[in-house]
Amino acid sequence: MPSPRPGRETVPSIRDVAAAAGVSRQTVSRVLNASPKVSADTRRTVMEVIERLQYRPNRVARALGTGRARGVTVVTSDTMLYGYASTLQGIEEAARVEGLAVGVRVVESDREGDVRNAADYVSDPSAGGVIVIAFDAAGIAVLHALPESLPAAAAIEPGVRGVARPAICLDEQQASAEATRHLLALGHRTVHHVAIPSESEHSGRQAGWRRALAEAGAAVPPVVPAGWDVRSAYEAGRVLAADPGVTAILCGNDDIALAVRRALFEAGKDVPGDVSIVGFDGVPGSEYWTPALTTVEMDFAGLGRATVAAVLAELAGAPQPAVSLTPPRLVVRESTAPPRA
Amino acid sequence: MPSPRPGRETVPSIRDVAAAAGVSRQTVSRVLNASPKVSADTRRTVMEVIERLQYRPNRVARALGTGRARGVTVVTSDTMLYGYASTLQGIEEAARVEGLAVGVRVVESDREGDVRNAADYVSDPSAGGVIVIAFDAAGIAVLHALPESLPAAAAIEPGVRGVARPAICLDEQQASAEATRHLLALGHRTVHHVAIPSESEHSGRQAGWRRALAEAGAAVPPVVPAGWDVRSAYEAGRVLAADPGVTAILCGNDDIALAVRRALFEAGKDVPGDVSIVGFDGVPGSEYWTPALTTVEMDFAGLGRATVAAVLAELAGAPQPAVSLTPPRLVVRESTAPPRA
DNA sequence: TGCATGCATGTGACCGGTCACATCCGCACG
DNA sequence: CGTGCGGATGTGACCGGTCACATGCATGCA
Repeated sequence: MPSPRPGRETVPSIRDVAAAAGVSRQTVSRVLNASPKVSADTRRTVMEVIERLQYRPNRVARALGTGRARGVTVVTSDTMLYGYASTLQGIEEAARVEGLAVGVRVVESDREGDVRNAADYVSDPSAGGVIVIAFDAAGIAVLHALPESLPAAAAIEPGVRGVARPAICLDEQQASAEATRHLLALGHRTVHHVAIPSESEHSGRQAGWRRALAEAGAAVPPVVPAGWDVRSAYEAGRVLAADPGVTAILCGNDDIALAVRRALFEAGKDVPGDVSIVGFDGVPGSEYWTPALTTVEMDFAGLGRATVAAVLAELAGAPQPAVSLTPPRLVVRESTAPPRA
Repeated sequence: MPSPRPGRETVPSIRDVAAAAGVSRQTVSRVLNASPKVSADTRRTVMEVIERLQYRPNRVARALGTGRARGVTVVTSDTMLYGYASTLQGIEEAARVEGLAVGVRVVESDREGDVRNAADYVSDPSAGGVIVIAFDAAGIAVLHALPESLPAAAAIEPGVRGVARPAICLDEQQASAEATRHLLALGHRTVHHVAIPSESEHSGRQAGWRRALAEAGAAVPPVVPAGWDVRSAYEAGRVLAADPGVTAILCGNDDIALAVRRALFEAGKDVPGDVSIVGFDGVPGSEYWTPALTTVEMDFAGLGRATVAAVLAELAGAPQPAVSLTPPRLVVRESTAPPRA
């Protein structure tokens, strides 16, 4: 018995299986890949040997042979913010079901050249298919830096143009308009908006809000911009809290809603008594806030799953499958009410 | 010029670089791996060619050659809960700095046999080093199912015994005791505790709380258990909210604090007027709650970074480095106050 | 009976690195 | 001047799969 290189494991290889089953390695390979050109008898024999030897195919060797790993690598600028984390979770889940390995590469939006590095990173065959979470400028930059030939797909915000890749988004505009109409219907004269950073002037959230106001003939107040950090949202909230004309606020996401609510609280304003607020995303726990947050639930996990289907199609060279996503949906809770008489 | 297999990219390989630089592939390999046995001249020449050809080493081929990928795979039962997500973030960051690829494998705690599957998954050389986030039973089960020979490390909760791996934890006991003493010092007769699921009776959070109560001669009320879901925490909160003897609650984490605060709110109890609450973890945004949450800040990201250092040491066969972690720290905010007279 | 057809299977090369070992060279030393 | 030695470099095998193509054999049809 030949002893392996010291430090090397003695796991069975495809050749061991072939020898034990009395067939060639290629036949074992065919069985592993569910090729139809194997007789039922042979298949059974090989499977038995595989089971007996506890053989597991080596993903690295397979990737080297085929030229690309069977997996996906997610490129994102963040892993903790709810939208990103939730999309990532959906991707992981779908990938696992498909037997794909999952990799993560965070691109530092504020580090010079990291977009290039990230693109290089995923160009390696070990990355497999690429999924870019492109909810922000960094993500979109990566999308553009990707070599043409890479199998890739993206999760994007609605309204972004010029992405030469299968790109999937949630239709936020409808729900955003609905949220705005909900506030208007309660009797608010208009609705203010604290926006998340957006790559598109006509992003779904902002566009829906604008549309609903216009359709109702309500004034369209200037958008108050906020960053991804809670602090900036708090500052935005302070500005609005100081304005007695503000009675309803549509927040770009739930983190912003949290900070705005805090600013309102500090200004002595009751929610929803003095000011109504609506969030966006539906973070877990928002129903346990005090008051429970009226918000727009977003199916980021479904979005993530859809991107996996998309890269899988790219990988197979198949046409993009038609995916039906759960549309965003307004959930009315306690943070919205009619304005004070 | 030989045309590559159709569908294959024509990226330069190490042999192309070797030929262009007039050296052998092994010499190029040495340059890539920063081997000292290369003359300065040769190194420079090779580097120039690499730059000119835009050569990038193939991670798959390298992994096949060495027997293990240069990367880490994180095994976890969750990616969204703050502690898990934050640890994962720390791992990703440290790994990226070290030039390691990062993979993720979620193990479904409630799916039969998935612990086995996860262990199989990371046994593949493409997984590289393994980091198990073992804050729960699923993680610990994976830890035990891992083949002896795998380079692995774990992030665990304090107090867990019998883990035959480099395992790192945050010393929560100290901070937990401090939080309890803080409440006692405010004048509360005792402190109730809603606990997260724990693998150890003597987990840091619970042990610290017990110790501080004992040292102060205060009664030790029965622990109210909660799950990882907010709902169960809410139910726990309802029970405590109905009990007029409860004036201070130490919550196992901030999600629990959120739900308990909600239950208190529904019972008409003011925080901190009627009941003081303390959270654990320091989730982002907890300072913007109303009232701002007194909580114990945990450096999960640092914990994650430390596990990377640990696997790296395992991989290199080096002794475990001594890591100094930022200890958990009580942050007093608005949710704690003296009991009503 | 001759030969094209198709299915099941096997063979050698290859993917792109690394490993172990061999070789070459210059220099110090006896 | 022969020899030993160590640094720089090269060579062939190998990692464990897959690919393209060849082969063997039974069947169908003229």
